Amino acid sequence: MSSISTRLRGGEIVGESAVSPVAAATDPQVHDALWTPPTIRDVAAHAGASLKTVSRVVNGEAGVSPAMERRVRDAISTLDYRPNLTASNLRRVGGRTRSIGLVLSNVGNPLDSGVQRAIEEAAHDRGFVVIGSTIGEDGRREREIVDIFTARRVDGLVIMAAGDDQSYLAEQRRMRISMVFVDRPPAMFESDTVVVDNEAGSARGVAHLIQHGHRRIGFLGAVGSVVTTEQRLAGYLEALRAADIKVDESLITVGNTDSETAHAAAIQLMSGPNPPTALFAGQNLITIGTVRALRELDLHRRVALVGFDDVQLFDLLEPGLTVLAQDPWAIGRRAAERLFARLDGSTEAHRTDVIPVELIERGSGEVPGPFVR
Amino acid sequence: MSSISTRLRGGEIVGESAVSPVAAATDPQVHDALWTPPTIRDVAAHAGASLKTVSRVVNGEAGVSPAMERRVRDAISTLDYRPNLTASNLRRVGGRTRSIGLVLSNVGNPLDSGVQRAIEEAAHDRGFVVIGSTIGEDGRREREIVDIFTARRVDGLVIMAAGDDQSYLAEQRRMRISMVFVDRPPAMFESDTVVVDNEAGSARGVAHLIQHGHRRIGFLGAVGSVVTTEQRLAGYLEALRAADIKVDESLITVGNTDSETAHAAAIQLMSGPNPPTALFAGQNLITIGTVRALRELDLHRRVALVGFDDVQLFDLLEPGLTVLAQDPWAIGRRAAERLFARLDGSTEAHRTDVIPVELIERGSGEVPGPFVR
DNA sequence: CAAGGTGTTGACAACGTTATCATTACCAAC
DNA sequence: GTTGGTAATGATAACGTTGTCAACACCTTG
Repeated sequence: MSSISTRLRGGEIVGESAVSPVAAATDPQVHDALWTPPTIRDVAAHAGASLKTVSRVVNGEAGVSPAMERRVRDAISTLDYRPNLTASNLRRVGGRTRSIGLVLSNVGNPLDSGVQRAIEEAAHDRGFVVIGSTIGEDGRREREIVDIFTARRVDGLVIMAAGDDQSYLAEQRRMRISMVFVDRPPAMFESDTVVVDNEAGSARGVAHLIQHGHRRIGFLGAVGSVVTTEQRLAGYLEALRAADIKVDESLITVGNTDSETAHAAAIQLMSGPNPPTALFAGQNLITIGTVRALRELDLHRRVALVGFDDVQLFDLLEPGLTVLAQDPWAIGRRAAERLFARLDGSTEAHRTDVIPVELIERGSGEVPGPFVR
Repeated sequence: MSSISTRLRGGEIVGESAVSPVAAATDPQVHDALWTPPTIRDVAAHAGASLKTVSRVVNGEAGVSPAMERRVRDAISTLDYRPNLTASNLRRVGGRTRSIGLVLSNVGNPLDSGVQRAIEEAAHDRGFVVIGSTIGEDGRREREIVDIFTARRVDGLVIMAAGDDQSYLAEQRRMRISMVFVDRPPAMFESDTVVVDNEAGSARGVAHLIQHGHRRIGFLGAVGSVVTTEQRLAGYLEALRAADIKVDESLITVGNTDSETAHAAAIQLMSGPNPPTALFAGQNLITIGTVRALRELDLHRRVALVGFDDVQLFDLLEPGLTVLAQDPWAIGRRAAERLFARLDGSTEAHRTDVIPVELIERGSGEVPGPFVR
């Protein structure tokens, strides 16, 4: 390996210093231990108006005289009144909370955080709030989180499903909770879904390797239970079939949960008697593990590599990584669009939106193979 | 530049295919347009118990006979009853919502998403929910989001501050909303804070460069209004002073908002009449832009570089990047700890926790300079 | 058998807001 | 001066839950 990697200082967390006096000393208001925020009732009393009139002003409803409106607004600002959304949501028609639940696999993954940002932005524009949670690849946790969000009466759900059966969501449907699936379609259940074209994308990437003279191509897949893994494997097989290449099962690994597992799998793959001349990695973490392995074996300039998913810095590696890039932002935006359409009452048929992936050539996928024309 | 970068297909989003019939056809329940979720009242009626008794069972309170409890639980499961947390929060003492608001600069940044995961996990363990939002470096947006979260009556706030004055939070304090600042301390306001040792860390990194024979060291800082930028600059200056090196203002750039700006700044810095032999980059995006620039100028093996923040793949670049690594997970965990201590009623003095940064040597920071011993 | 527990259960008000509908004031039209 | 219409305002009942407190049944104890 070419890079030095020494850790100089232990990772222990130290250094904790008291810095300021307690709040009470700083903020004179804090001493009144009984203080509670003003309610709409206080505002009404202060403005000499009725509850309803204040409510009208707060919600911008018509039918309040300018004079009265001014009095109410004055009272609101002198009292620092803030409407309590918890209470108003309870009363409002249908118990709408103007919140949506976001169930992601792992916010640390750029795909997930891209989706999150897009959803958050759309939500913000509509006065919605996003409550989020990361579930890993744990189906039980998925249900648990959805249950929690349901108890909080979210209006909508955006779900990157982990489990292999989403039929439990029938109940949420009954409760009129709208939902959209992202990245992976639901199983045993129908719903709006936004995915990328995994199969065609992979096929494209593998065909690219074939075109550059490779016939022995290894496949490194992520967790097998996830649909995207299956689809990407299907794309791989399809490309081989299209080129009349016999499938060699020994070149296929699935079930790599993280970059370490992928690293080990890649090393093993390359250490066989008749190793592949090119590799296809089915997900960003897998790609990273594979790159590490090829580096260690000093094969990174001789074995071709195409990966699914783009990641910051892939272009700065040497050689640059050829990838099938998804657009997380586009996925998230589209999901938000669908979700809000449903929230606005759309009753169209369920729809699956397919966001295209893009092949970006940067060098690693163009390393020539033995059958180069 | 050594990497090929061709974009093969346009980024247009296509491929939208209707796939399934409308919900009504799939789910027989959907037709009853008046359906509403069962309430505690329905459960009570079904079980022949009072509201209060059901409430007791749901909340695990004592004083319900086993027989009655079974009847209630049966009713709950046959009716698929789910307590409405919106309503129960309203009634509960102090109007606690068991939710915390998370105000981040940018979830796309690994630092932020690490913090988010740590907070989410701690919150989940306590039965809390996290509502999040990204605010960039916009102080107005910070206030807006905090206002929204306040209206929703979050119990606590975790804030990565963007503005230069957090005194407005006095009101949230009055409302007994607990808060913790992460990454950057608040201004004009005192509160619990979790930061890293920016100044000492930077000084350490710059000293490292000096130790390797450099005396002309460029500084590339992020947005100037953010405290961390100042502190990291201070650390840079301190290290120079300690080594008796005169400060050359022309080597200092601050106000780089993203990697593109940093890229331009680095190019300019290196194109002067007497360019630096080493660079210090004050944040991960800045580091990335700087690496790009050095690559273009083919100086990446001759000019030393140390960056603040570690990022996935920095170790796989050539040379590997020497960085000052923060531990986002540790920051988030500590912040959660402090926040929940406050929520549990702690009235200790405000505290600033300093999480150490770690210098990781990987090659780029060890490129020898002209004054190497 | 009265007194005093203890363990269960329920009636009712409240949380802070909005929906519904009634009331009032005012003005124009006849 | 009555009628009718409109605009402004308010009284009251919800929303679905939990807190308070009272009531009841059943023991135990003397």
